[in-house]
Amino acid sequence: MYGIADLDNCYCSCEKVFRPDLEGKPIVVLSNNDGCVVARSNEAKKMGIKEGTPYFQLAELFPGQKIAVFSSNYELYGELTGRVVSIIRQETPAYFRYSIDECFMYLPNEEYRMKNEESDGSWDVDSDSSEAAANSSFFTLHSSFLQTWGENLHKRVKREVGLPISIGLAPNKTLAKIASKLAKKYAAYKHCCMIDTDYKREKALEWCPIEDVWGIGRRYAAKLQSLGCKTALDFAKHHKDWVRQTFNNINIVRTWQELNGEDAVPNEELAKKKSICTSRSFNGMISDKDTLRTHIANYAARCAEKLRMQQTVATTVGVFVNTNAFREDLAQYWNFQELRLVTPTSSTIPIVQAAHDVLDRIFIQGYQYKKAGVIVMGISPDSPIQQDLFDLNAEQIQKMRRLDEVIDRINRMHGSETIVIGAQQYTQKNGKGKAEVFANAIKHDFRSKNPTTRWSDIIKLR
DNA sequence: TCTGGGGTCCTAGGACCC
DNA sequence: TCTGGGGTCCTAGGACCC
Repeated sequence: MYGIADLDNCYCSCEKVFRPDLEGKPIVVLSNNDGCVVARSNEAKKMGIKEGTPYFQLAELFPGQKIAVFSSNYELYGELTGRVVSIIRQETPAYFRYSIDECFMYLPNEEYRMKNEESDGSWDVDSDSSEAAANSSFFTLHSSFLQTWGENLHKRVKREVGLPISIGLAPNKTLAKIASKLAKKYAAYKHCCMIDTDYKREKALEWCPIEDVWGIGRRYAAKLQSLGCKTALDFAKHHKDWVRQTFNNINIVRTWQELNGEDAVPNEELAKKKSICTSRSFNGMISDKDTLRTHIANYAARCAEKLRMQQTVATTVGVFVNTNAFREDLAQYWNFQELRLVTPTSSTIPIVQAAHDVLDRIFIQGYQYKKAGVIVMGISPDSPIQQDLFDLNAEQIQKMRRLDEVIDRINRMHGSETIVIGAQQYTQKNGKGKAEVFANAIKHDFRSKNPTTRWSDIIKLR
């Protein structure tokens, strides 16, 4: 049996933890640069605010309506969701954090009884259930026990962290996702919905619109609808060969298999990232190369930090730059190039240097740049011996590693970019100090405080 | 004035090799 | 008319996820 725990309206719920006065009110959270709406509370959804709405249109579209607006505050969301994961770790034998707001759980050996029950829809209790519950190990779990377990997990997370989660339980991940949607939608499930019989599976699929199935995106949904599949059940009823021939794609065949009860989508919990990207759109535009170099250095440094966090090294560093595609009146340019490193590394200094070399190749004076980013690729596990005889000697490598460790530790404690690589991560040439360069880069006018991670933001009670 | 930031995987087709 | 066959690697493009 698989489970998924999904945070309801994650970013909005995090903002509410320290703002209980906003309970029951419409809330939206904006993307970086306060660009567009990326998260909505239930009340904001009911008002008709769509995901992706540009912030500047909100006032026009919803005149005179009170909406609480927040800039995204990933420091806060990361910390609070981390607390949820640490509870899940205590409650399940195995789990896999799938995204900031979703966590898959493995509940081994729960047998999926494909009972072809008739329409009584009994969310059944078998005769041996109390015994199984008494044994109480996850290896003898029974579904009635699992239902209670899920409801209790919701309660515990709500009580200890203050965030609402919905739980879906099913024989595979695709069905678990559908179950969690049901749990979210209908209060009668008490935040935990389980699909453990064929009857319940069909009922759930009949309820689920095809475009809401995990793995069916906009394109596939449009195609399926045009072929007469309105619900997940319509699709599941087709023959496997039809799916193969219509789409010629293994992923959608796997989705079809899962809708029919098989466990077909591979688990990837052990996978480390194969590429890592750090990119940003700017607040305004940048035409000056020194300023762009500053940002590229920061993104490269951030990529190096992410590599070290997962104990990997990269062989290739890529950089892209973009002008603003929305400004049809301005000259457009975009380019991406990459550079292979002599020695795979996760050290900040060589990665920043490589990124700057690439920038030198692709930067053209005269354009107004809106977005830029650094991607590191060719990622492999970090092992003690990575040296190339023609590159750096062992002593230099050791020194750089110690330097990286110190930088990571300080930036973790005091916020990233506390320590940066001087002349490269920011520059004096343009007359701007570090703080100014960063402050101008990204807009976040409605950022909440960080009472869980910063002493200066701690809440005072009077 | 103002439009996010990450990721993964699959397939087709071309280059190249023997 | 007609041009070997098989394998690997790489890239571009197109899907998908949150």
